Amino acid sequence: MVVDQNQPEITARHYYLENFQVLSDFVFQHYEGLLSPQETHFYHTLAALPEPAKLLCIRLLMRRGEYLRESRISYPEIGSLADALAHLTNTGLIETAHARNAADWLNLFTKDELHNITPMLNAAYAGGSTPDTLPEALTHHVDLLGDTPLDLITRLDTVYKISCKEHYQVFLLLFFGNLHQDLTEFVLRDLGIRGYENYLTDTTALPFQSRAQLLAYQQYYACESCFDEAVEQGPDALRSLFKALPDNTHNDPVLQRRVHQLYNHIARQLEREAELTDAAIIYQLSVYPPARERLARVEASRGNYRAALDICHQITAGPNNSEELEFAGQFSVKLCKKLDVDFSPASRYRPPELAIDLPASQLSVEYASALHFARTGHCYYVENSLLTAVLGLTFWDVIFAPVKGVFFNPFQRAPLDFNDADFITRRRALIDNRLLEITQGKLREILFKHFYQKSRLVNPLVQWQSINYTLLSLAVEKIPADHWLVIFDYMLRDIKNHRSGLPDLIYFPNCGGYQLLEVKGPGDSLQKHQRRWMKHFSEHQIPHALVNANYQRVEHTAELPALLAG
DNA sequence: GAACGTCCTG
DNA sequence: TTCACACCGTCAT
DNA sequence: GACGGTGTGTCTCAGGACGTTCAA
Ligand SMILES: [Mn+2]
Ligand SMILES: [Mn+2]
Repeated sequence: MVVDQNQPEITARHYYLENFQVLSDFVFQHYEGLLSPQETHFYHTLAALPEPAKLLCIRLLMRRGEYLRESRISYPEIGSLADALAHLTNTGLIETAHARNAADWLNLFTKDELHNITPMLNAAYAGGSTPDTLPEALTHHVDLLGDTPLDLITRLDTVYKISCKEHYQVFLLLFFGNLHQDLTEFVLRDLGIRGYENYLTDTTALPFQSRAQLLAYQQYYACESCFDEAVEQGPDALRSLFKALPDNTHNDPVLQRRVHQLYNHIARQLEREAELTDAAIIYQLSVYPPARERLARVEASRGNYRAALDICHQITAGPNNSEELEFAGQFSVKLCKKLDVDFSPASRYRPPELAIDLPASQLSVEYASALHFARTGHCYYVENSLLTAVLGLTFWDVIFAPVKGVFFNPFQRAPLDFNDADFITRRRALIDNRLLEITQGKLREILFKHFYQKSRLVNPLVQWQSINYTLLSLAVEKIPADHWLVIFDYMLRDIKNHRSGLPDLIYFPNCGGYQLLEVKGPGDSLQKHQRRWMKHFSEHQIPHALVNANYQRVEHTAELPALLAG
């Protein structure tokens, strides 16, 4: 008997029903107190449906739009579609779409269909008719036979509104803690496509504590989806978007980060619109970087050098990250010049440099440089992927340690507090223990234990496709333990900000040792965080250099005809 | 009619 | 659709 | 060289069915 290994594993017949029930039962069991009467009713109504109707409802909920055409619904496992649809409409879980919302569902019809129905509808639809005038155009204009455009469309197909979708969204938000994951997570897991670490989930400390908090999340997501539109519409739209954001984040660090991040985006856009007063007001409300940096710049550009300098002093006294700290130092110098105050500028680190000449090719300058160094050893273009992966593998069990309240569903790529400043402090003992083990020479053992045991599982620091045994093995062989400690220490200080800016290449010369090389072609120079990494390297004798590559990239637009002609 | 994007599926 | 990085133009020095 | 805006490469689970757009 031949078994096709590529054939996805057959899941249960009604896999999506089982998945939905796991999700909705969890939410109902743990969050019943947070649900509105309508949401509770949705749960019970759906549960009480006969199986075919239940299956259909979940199918419809899994689809993208809030509106659907009946002709686009076809599920062999559901016997009578008409019966199932009747159940759903009778219970109010779905309803036929109304002309007044035509702007939301008219695009379910193809251009051809709309064009064929009536030229006047076509004119109304394509010719810039607003959502307000569209329903009127649909129902008031009449053709020679007395039919309105709506009549003609209705004859073409029935459109349903999945009215229980808003309640389903609440269930998704409560279960996943966000709105970008859904039931496909279950499927991908069961098909073996995406694997999550089997961490311990803690249902006694769930992220949502009150309905107000839940509503604030929804409010945030509604605003976030409006941002692009507000940018196009201008300052007034941005201001009302700001006002529409929740002002209470209910002691939820995740929600606060998201809201304040959006504050920053709104204020930044107001800066571009030269609305500096409002930008400053909003920046002042934000705790999240780079709010203080932007605020200092805004104050300075308005001539308030004193205020700007005060902000810089505040940053220096309590920086949120290395970027802020460096900014405050450099900007203080500029401000002090304006204010005629003495201030000693900090000299910036200059890494050792070496220059190489490369033959022109189609490769990127990084790959071309890697080839150059590969002549005298092994060289990999790794950027951030190698060192972050080694950190993620080495500290795998620390990252997924069962800290209270950080794991609440089986589909998390990281603990809830992974990007928080206190991620380290809450795991201090585990981290110190692991660092001690590294000093005892156990790095290779721990690294490869996790490399094999956790292969392909999701880890916020590990991109599996960019690492392999050979590379990891070379790295742990050539980079001494005390260097790893220095690298890990710096990354762990601020994982979110210190997981990038690492040099392009890692070079293992035939003569032994290793070197981290940042390649710069003509017209490029070190970014700030790249320089900070190199400064850290130099303070701890980690071999590094800036490679100035004299290189001309050849476009590979030489098409076949051109080649034949030439 | 190819190329591309979106949606749906397990 | 995300992120990190390179690249490019502009401005002040 | 500082700064801001923009482009690029790399990820997405993979594959099929559509609809839309655009170049020949
Ligand atoms: Mn790079
Ligand atoms: Mn580089």
